Amino acid sequence: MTNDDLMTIRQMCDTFEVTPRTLRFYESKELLAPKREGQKRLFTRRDRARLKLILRGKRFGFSLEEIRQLLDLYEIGDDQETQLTQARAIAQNRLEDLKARRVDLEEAIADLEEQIAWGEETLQKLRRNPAA
Amino acid sequence: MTNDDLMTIRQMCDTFEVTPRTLRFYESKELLAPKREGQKRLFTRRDRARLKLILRGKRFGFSLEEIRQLLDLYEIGDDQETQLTQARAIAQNRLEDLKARRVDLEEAIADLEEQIAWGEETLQKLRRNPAA
DNA sequence: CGTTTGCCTTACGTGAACGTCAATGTGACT
DNA sequence: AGTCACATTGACGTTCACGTAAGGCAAACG
Repeated sequence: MTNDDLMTIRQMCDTFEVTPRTLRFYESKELLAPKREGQKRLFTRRDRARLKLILRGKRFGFSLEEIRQLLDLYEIGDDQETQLTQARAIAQNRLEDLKARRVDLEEAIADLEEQIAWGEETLQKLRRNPAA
Repeated sequence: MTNDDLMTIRQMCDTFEVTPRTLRFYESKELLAPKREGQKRLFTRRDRARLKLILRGKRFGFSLEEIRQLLDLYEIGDDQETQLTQARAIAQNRLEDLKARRVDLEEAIADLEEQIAWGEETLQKLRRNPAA
C-alpha cells in the first residue's frame, strides 16, 4: 500500500534540481505525463524514471525530441513484432552513437591529461629557474 | 616551403562539414582568428586545430563560451606562473567533468544494451509462438 | 567588357529550451 | 473570513547558435 510514490511539483524540483517551468514544459512536449489531483500535478515513479533519462539525455546533448523517441524505447509493453523491430533499429543507432562518443571522450580525456602534464612540467621548470 | 597550410572558407567548410556562416560566427565570438588576404579569410593550421576542438566540444554539449575558455588552455605559450596555475585549475575541473561524463556514458550504454537484449529476447519468443 | 562566381558585411529571422510576469485558484492556518 | 503559500494557465521575453536574405567588391571567364 505504498501509494506514496506520488510527488508534488516542488518535491520533484528539489529532487532533480529543475524548475516547475521545466517540468510543465516537458509535460507539454509529452515527455512526462503526471496524474492530476484536481488541478495539481502528481508525478509518479514512472515520471521520475523518465525525468532521470531526460536529464541524462540532455547531458549528452540530445534534443528533447530525440529524447522523447529514446524514452519510447523504454516503454514498449506492446507485443507487436513490427514495433519491436523498429525499436531495435533505433536503439542500435543510439548505441553506435554512444559508443562513438565514448571513443571521442577517451580522446578528449587523453588530450586534456597530456595538456595538464605539460603544464605541470612547465611549472616545475619555472620554480627551479625563477625569472626567465 | 609548404606555406599552403592556408585554406579558404570553402575548403574549410568542405573539410569540416560546416557552413561559412558558422565559421564567421565562430570568428565573431573569437574562437577562430583567420588571416586576411584583402577581405578574404584564410584559415591557418592553428584555426583547423581549434575548429576540431570546437566541434568536439559541441558534441559534448559545451557552450561556445565554455569551449572558448577550454581553447585557451591549449594556447598558453605564456610563461607566467599565475596563468599556468589558473589554467591547471580550469583544466582539472574540465577533466573531472569529462570523467564524470564517462561514467555516465558507460551507464547509458549498459542500460541501452540491456534494453536491446530484452527486445531481442521478446522477439525470439514472439517468433517461436506467433499470435499471442 | 559584361556577367557569373565567390566572398564580404550588415541585419533581421528562427527553433529550441526554458525564464518571467500576470491573473486566477485553492488548500491550510489563525 | 482573511491572508499566506504555493500551483496553474496563458502569454510574452530571452539566450544560444546559427539561417537567410540584401547589397556590395573583386577576380575570372566567355
